[in-house]
Parts: sequence; C-alpha cells; structure tokens
Amino acid sequence: MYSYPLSSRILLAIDCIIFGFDGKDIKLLLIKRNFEPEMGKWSLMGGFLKEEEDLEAGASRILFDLTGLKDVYVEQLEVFGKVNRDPAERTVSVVFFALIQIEEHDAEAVRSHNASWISLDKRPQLIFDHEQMVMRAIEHLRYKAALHPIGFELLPEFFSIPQLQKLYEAIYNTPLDRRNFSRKLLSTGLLIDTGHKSSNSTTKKATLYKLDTVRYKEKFHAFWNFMPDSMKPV
Amino acid sequence: MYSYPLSSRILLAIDCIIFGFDGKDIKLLLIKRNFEPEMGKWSLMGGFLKEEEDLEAGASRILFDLTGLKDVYVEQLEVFGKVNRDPAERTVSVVFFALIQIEEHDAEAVRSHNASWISLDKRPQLIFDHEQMVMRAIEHLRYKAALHPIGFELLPEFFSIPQLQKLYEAIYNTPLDRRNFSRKLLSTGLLIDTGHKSSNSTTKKATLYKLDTVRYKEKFHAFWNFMPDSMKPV
DNA sequence: ATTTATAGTGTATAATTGACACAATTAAAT
DNA sequence: ATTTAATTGTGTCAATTATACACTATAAAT
Repeated sequence: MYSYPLSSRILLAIDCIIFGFDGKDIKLLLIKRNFEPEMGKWSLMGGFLKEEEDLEAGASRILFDLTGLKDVYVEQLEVFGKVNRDPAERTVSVVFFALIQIEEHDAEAVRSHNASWISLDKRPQLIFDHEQMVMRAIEHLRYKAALHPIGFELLPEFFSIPQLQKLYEAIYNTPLDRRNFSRKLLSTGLLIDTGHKSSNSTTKKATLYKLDTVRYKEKFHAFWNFMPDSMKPV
Repeated sequence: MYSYPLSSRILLAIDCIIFGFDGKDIKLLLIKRNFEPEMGKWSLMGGFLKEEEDLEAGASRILFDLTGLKDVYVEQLEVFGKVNRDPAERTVSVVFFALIQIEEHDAEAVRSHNASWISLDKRPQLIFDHEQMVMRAIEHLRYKAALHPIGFELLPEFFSIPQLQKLYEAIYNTPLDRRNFSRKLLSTGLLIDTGHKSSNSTTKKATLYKLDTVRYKEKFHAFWNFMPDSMKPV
C-alpha cells in the first residue's frame, strides 16, 4: 500500500457558526473561552477533527456538545487556511454553518461551555479570523434564504406568517410589505395550516402553519429566473 | 506561545475541477496518472498543501502548473473528508472549482502532465471520490451560472450571443429560445458591442460582444426574486 | 362601547416572461 | 446572377408575476 512520505501534516480544525432567532433578532452562539489559547476572549465554538472521524461527524459532535441537539441543519461553509491565521500553529479550519431552533437548545450545555446567544449587531471582537467567518456566514444566510426555504430551520415547528416575516426582516435588516410577503409565502405551497392560532398575542391571533416537509424537498429551488424550472439543479 | 500537543495532524490535499468550453461541449481537464498511487487511472489534478502556503495559493499553483494560466476564475467548492476516501492514508481534500478559457491553456504543460480535455458525458471512471467531486462541481456550475454572470469565464474575450447561448445550452443540457435568450442577456447591460463581427461563419456573421467588466461586479447578483434588489448580498 | 395593535385579504398597474413569426445576411450551389 | 440553406437579429402578443397600496377582522385593554 502506497503512502505519502514527504508531505506535511496539518492540524485540521472545525469551527461552527450557529445561528438562532429569538423572534426579533438573529443571534449567534459564541463562547467566552475558559481554555487556552486566547483564554478569556470570544470565539466560535470549535474543535479539532479526530483521526477516525468524518468531517460532518466532527461538526455534528461539536454542535451536539454545545447545544445538546442532533439533526440540526448544518452545511459546510468555507475552509479558512491562511498560513498565519492561528498564531500558535498552522491550522486549517473548516467552517460549518448551522441553523437551530433557539428554544430547543440545552441551556445547561451552553452554560457549561461559557457560551451565550449574542445579537449580530452586538457581537464582540472575535479571535483569529472568526470575524471573517461570521461575515461570510451572514452573507451566506442572506444568499441562501433568498433562494431556498431554509428560514424555517430557525423557527419552531409551528409558526405564523408574521413570525416568518420578522425573521426575514431580521435576516435582510429591512422592512417588507406584509401583504406581498404573505402572498408570496403562501404561493410556495410549503405552508400547511395547522388550524391553530398563536396563543401569546394581545391582539388578533395569527394562524399557525407548519412546513410541508414533503414539498420542502421538491421545492427546495423555489425561485430563480434565469433558466426554465426543469433545469434547476437539484 | 501556545501549541496543540495532543491533536493529530492530517494530510491536506487540493483537487481542482477545471472546466472549459470548446464551443460545443463543456469539458473537464483530467489527468491519466503516470505516478503513484493509482498510476494509470484517471483523476482530477491535485497536490498537497505546502506548509507555508495559503489554500488559495496552493490551488493557483496547481492550476498554473497544469494550464500555464494565472488569474483564472477559482473558488472553493467543498471539502471532502471521509475517513477512508483515500485508501493509502487519511487525507482531507479541499476541492477548487475553476473556469478557464480553453484556448488559452498551455498545451505543452497539459501534455507533460498526461492530461486531456474530456467532455462531461465521456468522462472516464475516476479514482477515490473524484467522481463525487465532479458531480458536485457540475451542480455548482449550473447553480451559479443561473444566478451570476460566470459563464463568460469560459468564453474568449470577444464572443457572440449565439456562442453564449450554446454555452448555456451545454451547461443545462437543454435547448433555449434564441429570441428570449438574447433579450434577457442584452437586458442585463453586461454586454458591450465591440462593433466587430464573427469571422468564421459560413452564414450570417454574429455581432461580437465583450463583457462590461465594470458593471460585471455591480451586477454580479443579477437575478433572484425573493428579496428586493437593494438587499441582495454583495 | 371604544381604542389600539396586529392579522388577513383584495385590487389595479407595471414589469417580466414565454411562445411564436418574420426579415436580414452570408456563402455555397445552381 | 439567382437561388438555396443556414444562421442571426428583432418584434409582438398574451400570460404571469411583482409592486404599491387600502380596507376589514380580531383580541384585549380601557
């Protein structure tokens, strides 16, 4: 069996951008490091890839460790590999992008990691190139949410259209027209009326919908307009 | 200075998907390996990341090595990191996606690497997980070309609208309506009429355009329809 | 009962898309 | 020289979709 004797091995890290939505703001799950290096500073949650571990498994491990959640929405975002990005040692980091339902997280796990949910516009300075990673992730969130129905990953199972609108307004940091938004969303055919109404309203109660998980996959490409529907990539 | 004494180092490879367009078909630049491991089999062009090299620099080095070209369109595609993807040794590969103008490549460099341009539908079996990488790249090409004006990277500096159409028809493997295609393309405002006509036609000669490189960046988000223009990510 | 805040629906106009037809250009064939 | 075949360039109409905007309904507090 062949081997690669002359090639150098590099430390491979995994960092996770974890987004949540509290009904008002998009939040990031960040940790105040109580370990070296850079103890006391803020960073993304991360870790090293283990020798016998697939990349996605590593990301899931780290996400589970911090949030207590399995099966969250995760995708690879980008690899950061600048030679001196980590002053301690050459480290290449694979950044994962995760969307979670904020109420579902295990508060105890979060506390034990010294982590907090922080609004995007209040995020502290981060170590290394983590700020770049966050900016890349925000860009990706905006990009992807405009093309695919991923916003639902940030909402509870049952949600109202006004809630959904607040989410999109938070993502794009802009007001949207209620009537057009509602029409467009309903026209996707992705929402199922649960028959229930939101309970905590002091005024008119909103209809609660859930995501049509069957059509979700079929309609994952809802949108764009350059090519005929039939040839949109799956 | 801190270090990470207990963490394991991993071989970090770079593999390049290189697309070209010959006026008719989308082609891949593949190599028939005259080196170990997997000598004699087909694969993507790749190499190992060097200790003092940024990731993007590594990709550029490999691309230059094979094609003699600098400043080609390259972007990170995805990291492939399954534990046993390379039977010889645990190797994590960062896959880069490159679009080049096929006539510009250095034929001598390509020959010396035992490489060939191969149509997508005639591609041979590839080693390791390279076929998965190629499929992912085709998907990405279709995705991105529907949203951003990247097709131009595959065409010569001066090109006609019929040429452009043949490119898109090759990408999506489908016929497109000439009139609607032309209208849509011209309406982007990205094409500048050079005043010249294509020379090699046996029938009516087509107008040659070039890309408006100033507007190209402004209009890189041409399309999608979920959010108002003003909030499309940059 | 009135007020306040929010939810839900409708409509008229403009813009865009998709389907389709015809005229113009070039070189080769007659 | 004229015809033919192939390809390029442009126009139009109908259907769809987007945008801007106004009214009605519901719930709770006064």
